[in-house]
Amino acid sequence: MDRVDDVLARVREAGGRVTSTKRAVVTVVSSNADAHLTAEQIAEQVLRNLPDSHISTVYRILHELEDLGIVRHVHLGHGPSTYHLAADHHHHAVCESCGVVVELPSDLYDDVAARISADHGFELDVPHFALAGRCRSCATA
Amino acid sequence: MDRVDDVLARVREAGGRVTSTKRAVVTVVSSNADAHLTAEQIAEQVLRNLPDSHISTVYRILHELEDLGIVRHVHLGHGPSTYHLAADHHHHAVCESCGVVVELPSDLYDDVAARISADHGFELDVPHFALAGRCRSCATA
DNA sequence: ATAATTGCAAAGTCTTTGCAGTTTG
DNA sequence: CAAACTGCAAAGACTTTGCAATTAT
Repeated sequence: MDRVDDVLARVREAGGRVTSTKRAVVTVVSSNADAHLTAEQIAEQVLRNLPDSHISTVYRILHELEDLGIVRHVHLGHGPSTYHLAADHHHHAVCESCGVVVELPSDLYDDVAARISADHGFELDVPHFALAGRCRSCATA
Repeated sequence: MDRVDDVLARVREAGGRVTSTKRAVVTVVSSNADAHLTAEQIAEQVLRNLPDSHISTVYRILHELEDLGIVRHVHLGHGPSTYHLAADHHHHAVCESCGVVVELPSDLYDDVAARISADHGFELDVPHFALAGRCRSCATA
């Protein structure tokens, strides 16, 4: 029923095993659907309940979930990657001044993608990197 | 007259000093206008003539030139940054399969930028990260 | 002179990996 | 039981930094 259980079922289907850390990672990512959590932030939350887990395990689980198409990672800037559910389509713009993340509609690149496809035969992926600029308050300040 | 000399003049204007490594870095970047050189590749070329230079110096010079608006760095993917003259406007798409870099017109994002500005008051910078996808040959293969 | 710059080695950040022991199915 | 998974410590990739010595102006 739960999104978490659905995900864990998919993990098992793929031959993976369900461990407590894996369950915790899935739970954290699922309950922060709109957040842009880094591996470190995810690990921090996981370790609150499972103090013997390790961030390297979190990285491995995140990769597994990404291979299964459940999770995606996005680069908001020069720092660490951030992770979110793949089902959650949206694009991002990050203010270089204050760091705020603006969520953008998922059709944002449709015209650009069509143009690149027509002109170059290049088929664009869902962008993997955020746009950068200045948010309203910082732009006028 | 030379673009290299123009750049070095600007460096001096800004209070910087012209050293042999700096001249070499500027020369390498200027003579590879369309390439997407990493710091390591730039250092490699510099070291051919100045074997006692060091890549950390190249990084420092690249930063200085970037602060002066002469050079920009772009991330083509998950690897190292690539550097090119700022005067050389263009955007990039990288094939995730074969790695080829497609250069895209500099007005590519104009509509997207206008839309984000109108809807969110967010003023987009020149993108700093390449788009990713599949080039014509890899998309059809 | 004197402030900028350098080479070097060390540290920093984020992520991956080898391995020996543990756990899941 | 066998394969998957784990914690840990170490390594890896890329970049930055502290410092004492050197160099440009």
